[in-house]
Amino acid sequence: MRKPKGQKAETRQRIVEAAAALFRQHGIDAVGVDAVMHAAGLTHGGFYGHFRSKEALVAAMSAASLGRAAARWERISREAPPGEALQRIVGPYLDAAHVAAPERGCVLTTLGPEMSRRPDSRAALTPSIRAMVHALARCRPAQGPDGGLAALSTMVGAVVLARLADDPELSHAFLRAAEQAVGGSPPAA
Amino acid sequence: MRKPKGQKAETRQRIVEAAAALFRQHGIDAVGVDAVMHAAGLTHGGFYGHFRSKEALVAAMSAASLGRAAARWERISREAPPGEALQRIVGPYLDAAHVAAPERGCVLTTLGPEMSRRPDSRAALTPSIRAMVHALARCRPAQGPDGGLAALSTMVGAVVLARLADDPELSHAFLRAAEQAVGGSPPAA
DNA sequence: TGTACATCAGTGAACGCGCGTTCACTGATGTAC
DNA sequence: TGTACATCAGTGAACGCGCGTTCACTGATGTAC
Repeated sequence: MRKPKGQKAETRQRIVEAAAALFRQHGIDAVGVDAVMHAAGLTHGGFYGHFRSKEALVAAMSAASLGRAAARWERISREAPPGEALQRIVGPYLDAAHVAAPERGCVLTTLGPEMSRRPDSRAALTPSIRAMVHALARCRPAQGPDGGLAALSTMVGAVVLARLADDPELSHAFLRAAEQAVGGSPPAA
Repeated sequence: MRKPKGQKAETRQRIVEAAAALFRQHGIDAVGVDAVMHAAGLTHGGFYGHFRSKEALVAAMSAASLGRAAARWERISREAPPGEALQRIVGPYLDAAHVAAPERGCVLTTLGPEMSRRPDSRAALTPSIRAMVHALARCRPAQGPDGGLAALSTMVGAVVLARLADDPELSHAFLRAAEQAVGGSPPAA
């Protein structure tokens, strides 16, 4: 069953992406290697040709998932004027659609505490966290250099709480209040 | 092995408290009923005399753990003047000791995402979340009725991120920035 | 260009293990007389 | 007050199951001639 030249790298990425969705939706410990491989269209035995352990997959998907978000934020913060950039970053983040779709959501909000217990994942995430803080700070020049830290905290906390709240109205209120605090509302407000 | 009259309720509480510490430290799926009962000084078979399932234990410890914190916040916010009350709530929350001791930390920061996937726990937590928001709002009268929502979001997010950051300096910076944003620093600042 | 062989990504059975839950049992305490 | 029995909180063996990981094998593709 040997596959064409660059196929292995592509397969590996398919595994990482399947894992990213399943882990975010159900939690890391609730999803087995078997389920990840099945979602990637493979059988479980082949897993260890791509990763040394399940832990290595978790670290790889952490880095990939948050790294992509961080790169997007940095690009936006560099290319757009501060006010517009802030809106383009904060708007989709503090949105009901983000809350409703954890399987595609920010890993800080879906797996933050779980990853803080896993040294490999923590190490893999920290550079992206720094990048996101930096991007936010660039969008909020009036708030000083620490403005990015507070903004990211508020955004992550609001999405965690919005998912936790059992009442759609309370959930929505967390998002609105956070948007107001961070300053990502459209200029009309 | 029948025990004296009110002992069963006391045993149940010991199980809930053992679970609260172990779940917060290692995650819910990483801790078995066996480990919880052992930590409570019992054998695993007796568990189902106290709870219908592991899920029921998770919901019970959610309600108990956050309920206690919510009651404390409400009491402080009622008894102390706003500025002092805010400091007494926010200070210990946005503290390195809280970040370093997840086994005794706020369940929103240690198990938030995990609990948002468990309907019973979500339902058990929502009233306490409302109470905490209410208490914070009372401590920050200048911020309007939504001030509690943004403050709690910032606090939860900051602790999650402080635990995630692989660098003590970055970790500390999240706490300091959040404290400044929420307004829990001593009046000197 | 055609043939023979080496490579290696992926397969699927098997491993030891710990999980959540059940259940027949134990034995100290509470109760009836 | 003393004795006999009922209660029931807690014990520990057992259950079926799915986990993470290993490994001998397969067979299509790449390579050498």
